[in-house]
This record gives sequence, structure tokens and C-alpha cells, in this order.
Amino acid sequence: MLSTSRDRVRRTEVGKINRDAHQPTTVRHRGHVEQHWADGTVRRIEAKAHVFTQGDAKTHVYKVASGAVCLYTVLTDGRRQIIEFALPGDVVGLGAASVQACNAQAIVSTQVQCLPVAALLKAAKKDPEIALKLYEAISRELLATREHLLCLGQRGACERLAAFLVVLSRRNAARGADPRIVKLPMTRLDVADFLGLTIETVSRTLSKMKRQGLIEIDQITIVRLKDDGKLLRLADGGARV
Amino acid sequence: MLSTSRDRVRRTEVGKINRDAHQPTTVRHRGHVEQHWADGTVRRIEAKAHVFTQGDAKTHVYKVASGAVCLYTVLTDGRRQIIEFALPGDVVGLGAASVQACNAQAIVSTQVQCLPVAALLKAAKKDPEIALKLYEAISRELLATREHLLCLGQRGACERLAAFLVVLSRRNAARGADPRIVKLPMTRLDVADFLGLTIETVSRTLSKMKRQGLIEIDQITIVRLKDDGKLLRLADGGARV
DNA sequence: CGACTACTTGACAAGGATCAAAGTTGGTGG
DNA sequence: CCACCAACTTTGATCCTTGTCAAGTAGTCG
Repeated sequence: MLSTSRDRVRRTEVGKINRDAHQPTTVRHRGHVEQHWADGTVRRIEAKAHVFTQGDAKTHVYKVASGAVCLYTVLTDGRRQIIEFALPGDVVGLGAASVQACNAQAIVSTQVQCLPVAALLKAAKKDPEIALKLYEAISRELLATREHLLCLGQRGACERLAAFLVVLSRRNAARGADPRIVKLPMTRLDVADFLGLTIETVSRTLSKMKRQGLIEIDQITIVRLKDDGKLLRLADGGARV
Repeated sequence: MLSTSRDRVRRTEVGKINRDAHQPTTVRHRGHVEQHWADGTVRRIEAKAHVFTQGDAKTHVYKVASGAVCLYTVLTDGRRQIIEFALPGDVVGLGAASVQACNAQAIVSTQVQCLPVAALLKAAKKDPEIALKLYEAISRELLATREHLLCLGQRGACERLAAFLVVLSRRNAARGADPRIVKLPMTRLDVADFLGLTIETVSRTLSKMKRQGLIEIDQITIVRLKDDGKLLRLADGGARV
């Protein structure tokens, strides 16, 4: 970010980084956590509405059921950093602090399951298994955030985009979808704010990758990975543009 | 980071971001955690030696007793991102993963207390209080890392340095030291790798701040904050250079 | 007092930002 | 069904911050 940018505008989005805490296969221990989620109420949030904002009392933890949410923070002059994209299955609002430190905004019409933290903590205080699940879930978030930190601190524009696509591709693979076809439901601006770039740089870089045969783009939101090996090397610093 | 930088060299350091989990005032609940720390063995690590490296089995959690440690990750071409600096009282190695995802290196001769994770987890499984302490501790790390992410993604060089100094200043204040006098035991290279800049930019930016009367520098490692109000505004995006 | 290592400073280049404008896409209403 | 409009995206030209390359300075240790 070279200078001032006070004109950050609006959004629409998707894409995500950290895996959520409650994978049926693992959680089968006793079923506590799923039970709690099942008890939670469901809330519908329209596109661009906030699930919560910075400073809100942390009353609930939210699990994305459908749609997509982005977590972000802002500087006083309006510059925005998107911390992560939360997709179905992902949880937002974890953390032991009593107030929310970020903003969470739906990027498309979204449904979330709401779990009251009071109940969750009460359960955790009785059942260490649940407390440890919280620990595991937030550990995963921390890992993903550190990876992102490496991205922003050390990688150039191409590398950031490549890393971004690779992560989304992996998420696809993890949920059984085609890892070669990545859907970008979020705006270019969202991608830019996630990667610490400008919208123009994102667009140009994507075009460049297209020219180089690394990817193809359909109707703006669908990216087809043509050479994920090279993308991977690009992201890991093992290849020059 | 504009291009390739394959020539990253060596270090020496200090500086830190996240507060540790075990503040006597809060932990007085039952004393479990302190008890565990007291049981742990102490290990001495000389400057530049690693406490652990990426991929190591996560056998212990470490609490810095004296000295300083940096956590970092690297890209395959050698670019290094320092995640955080751990100072006395800070804990490194938390996280539910079974292997270390980062490298932890002493930047000066350091002593750490080692706590076997096996014992810690066993205790946590019996006592939810302990499990929740883990959750709280790692929640704090996540918050600090997100703040850092905002820094790398959105702030320019001056702003990054200002934010860095402000954080160190606050840490001083938190431990009762003079917030206006910040010691930088780490190398300029370490600062650069922490902030996603080059050593030259760090040096130049510090010099510029000095010329502007924001800071004074004694014997390279001591920074005197002359105008912390303006530094704060700089860091928060509320001021132009 | 040399040889290191770390830091600073300068000149130049390059990646990405900014400014500007044109091309797409999707929704609305006639 | 199509014209129009707003929002989003792409592309181009130019500027600026920061990286790169290259000296030069300053402490440290033997």
C-alpha cells in the first residue's frame, strides 16, 4: 500500500481460509459440540449486512450455514484489511475476548447458526472436551492467519494471487469439489483488500496469469487452474514470474 | 516486497507483540497453570540457536524466562517473515497441531521454561479451567497476529514502523516500564523481516522519523519516543507522513 | 589496529498505486 | 425485447514508494 486511499467502496464476496472446528468425523467423540450447534438459532443476513461489528459484545459464535462472510478490520482513514473469508461450515466470532475485535459482513445473502457464548462457555467449563475443541478451532485460525501474514509480508502481487487461488483450490479439494475450478464469489475489491493490493493490480495480475496460461476465467467469477504446479511454485517462492 | 531477495542473512533481536497467558492477577483461580510452569524444566538457548523448527514434533510449550525469541516462517527461496517476538513472560509453541508450524529462534541468549504438551493436555482434559486458559492464551495470539496482518496489508513503511514502536511502547507500559523509551534488542534485519520491509527502508524510515522529531535514537538500540501522539495517529492511518 | 558485523546513506530501478477512461454485466422500466 | 443505468472490471498512462545495488561509517572482537 503506497499511499492514502481514502475512497474504499463496497463489496460482494466469498472465499475462505481456515477450516472450521467441527468436522463430523473428528467430533464424534461425544457429540457435544454438534448438539450445541443443533440447538442454536438460525439467522438470515442479507448481502452487505453485518453479522457483528467491532466493539459489539461477543454474545454469539456463528457458523456459516450458507452464503459467505468476510471478517475485516479498518484503519481510521477507511483502509480495510479483510482477515478471512468464511464459507459454509466455517465458524466466525471465536476468541476469548468479551467484545468483537473485527467486523463480520455477509458478502452474499447468508444464513448462520448462532450459538450463545454464555452457553458455550458454561458447557466448556463442565466438559474439557468442549474447551479443547475451542482451543483446536482457534489454533487452526491462527495457523491460517500466520500463513496469510507471510503472504502479505513477503510475497509480491503474482505470488499473493497464486497463493490465494491455491488455498481456495485446496478448500475445494477438502470438500470433495474439483480443485481445478475455483469460484470467486467475492468482488475484486474484496480480493484486493484481502491481499493488500489494489483492485487494479488484482485485475491486471489475473489478466497476466491468463496470458501466461496459468489460469482461465469464465464470467469473472470462475477461475480454472491450468497449471496448479506452477501456481504452487509461484506461491511458495520457488519460481520467478 | 518488490522482488526476489534471495540473500537474507543473519540476525539478533527482541521485541514482542502478544501478551502471555499467565498473569498472576487473573490466574489465581486455582493455581493450576502456574503449578505446571513451576514443574517444567528450564532450558538455556544461546543466541541464534533454535528452540524448535518447523516440522518438529510439538513436545513442549515454552515460556520465555529471560532473553528473547522470534517466531518465523520462510519461503522456499529464503524470504523470512517474523511472526512475532517473544519476550520474558511470553509463551511460544501453543497450538493444537501435532507439529510445529514455525521456527522459534533465540535472538539473544535465552532461558525458557519447558512444559511437556502431553502433561498439559492431560491436565486440560481433567480440568476445563486449564483448557480454557489455553483457549484464552491463543486467542490473544490471534488478535495480535490480526493486528499485524492489518499492518502488513494496509500500512506504508512509516506507518508500520510507527505501529511497531507503539506496540513496544505499550508493552513497556504494561510491565511498568517507561513507555517513552523503547529498547530494540533485535537487528534492523529482524525488524525488516517482521514488518515486511527491507533493512534499508527500516533504516531510512527511522532516520526520517528522527529528522521529523518523532523519535531519538541512542546507540542504535534505544528509541526515545518524542511524540507518541503523532506516532499513534501515523500508525492508525489518521495522519499523513 | 585490522577484520567483522551491523547500520546508514545515496543513486537508480521496478513493482504497484493512482488517475483516467473504456468495456462488461445485470437489473429496470418502457 | 431492448434501451438505459449503475456497479464492477479491465486496461492504459504516469507517478511514487520501496527495493536493489553500492559505498561508506561505526562499533566489536581478536
